[in-house]
Amino acid sequence: MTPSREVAASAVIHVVDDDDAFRAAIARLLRVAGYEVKDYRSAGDYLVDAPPDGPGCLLLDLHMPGPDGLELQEAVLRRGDGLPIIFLTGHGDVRQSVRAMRQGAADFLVKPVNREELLAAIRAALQRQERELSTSRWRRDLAERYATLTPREKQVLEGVVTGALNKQIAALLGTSERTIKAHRAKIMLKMRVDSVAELVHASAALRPRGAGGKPVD
Amino acid sequence: MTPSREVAASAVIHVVDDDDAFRAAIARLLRVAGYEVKDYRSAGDYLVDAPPDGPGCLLLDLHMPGPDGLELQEAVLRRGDGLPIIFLTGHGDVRQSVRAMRQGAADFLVKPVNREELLAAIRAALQRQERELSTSRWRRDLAERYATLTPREKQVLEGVVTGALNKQIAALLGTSERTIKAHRAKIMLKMRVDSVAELVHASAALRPRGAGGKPVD
DNA sequence: CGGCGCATTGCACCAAAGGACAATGCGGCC
DNA sequence: GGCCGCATTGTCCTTTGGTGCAATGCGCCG
Repeated sequence: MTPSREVAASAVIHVVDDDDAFRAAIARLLRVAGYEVKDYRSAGDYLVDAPPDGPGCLLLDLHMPGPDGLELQEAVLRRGDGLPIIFLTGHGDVRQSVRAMRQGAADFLVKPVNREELLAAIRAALQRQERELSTSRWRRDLAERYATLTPREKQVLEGVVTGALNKQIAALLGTSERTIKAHRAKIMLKMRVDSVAELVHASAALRPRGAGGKPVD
Repeated sequence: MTPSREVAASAVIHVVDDDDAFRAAIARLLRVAGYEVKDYRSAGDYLVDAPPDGPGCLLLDLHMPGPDGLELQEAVLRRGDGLPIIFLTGHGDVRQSVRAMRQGAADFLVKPVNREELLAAIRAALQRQERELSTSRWRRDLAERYATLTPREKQVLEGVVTGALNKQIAALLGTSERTIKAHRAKIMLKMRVDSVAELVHASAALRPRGAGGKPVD
């Protein structure tokens, strides 16, 4: 699909703030700094568009009519836009900052914000995103492929990544070894991998919390 | 080494605060809630002791003579105590809270703190630690086993988890397939796993950033 | 020097995985 | 009813992986 272009489209900063004047000022500042800027007057304005998927980040105000910044953050997380979020707000209160950070915000700044500080925060956020971008895209692809597996195939996959032998999986599912082989072949095709190792990697990446391990002992 | 005892030694809350009265009050409150408490008057008092390794968490004041809470946090991270840190401070300022959270604090509360809120934070922190504890122990074990591999075996392992065939690994290392088989057997023994799947899991857990994936396409 | 750990291999053999070709049964959908 | 996706199997054959047994060569240490 995507012809691998490394044209490094300059990062897009998505600014969501209900204060027109402030938004304009920030946009100008960021453009001067070399970023592409898209601005939105409300959470809804941002959410109606399809999730952007290039490099970039979000700059959110906390207090806004309609859904506020934190709510928008949750929505963004749910939707899975890959963008890191920087909050930029007038009356930063500790509780809110803690909540925002705990929900994965990249930073939380308080107006008035020093120009250098803002740019530094953005640079950090973009850098962080760059690290996550490729892997998150990869995960999305995997999830798509996984979704094409039939229920039975998912069961077999489960067995395979557990290290079970075909005959064991067969016994477990109450079918024959031959059947398992058939499913396995299908799985390898659908998941687009060509080794068990890759399959294990892939299915590990699919599990919710990447941290998990197997203290099975 | 460690005889697996599941005696669930009640969690220890380490309270570091320079305010004697406050410390005493908190300690009392926590003891009543069923926790074991150790209190320290300063960062130094905490750091001189060996890092505790049972279940528990840290409750830190931010403003203290000598190293302050944030500095103590850094020291604790460097030292690798496995304990989650909750900040509890009088004049919480957003910048500090953000910094604390970014450095991995479990929570950041502002005095005066609601009793329930504090206990909830502690419960959450302990729960979080519990999750991390087992996997971090598991990783440590893996690292130990990995360390026993000879350089050659590590190379072979690399190939195996990449999904390479024995013959390919052999070609890569310039030896025979038989040799690879020999190494593989040794690896499975030393790493204490009995399937390639487990091996892949294990070696993935060994890599620094657990997030990593393979956008090898 | 002799022992030890490590890397290397050969041969034979068995077990497991995978591909080829083919076929059956079931439940939905047009 | 006929087509299709999904699950199921069978047989046959090839490729890989894994083991047992045995042996060689090298560098290091006491």
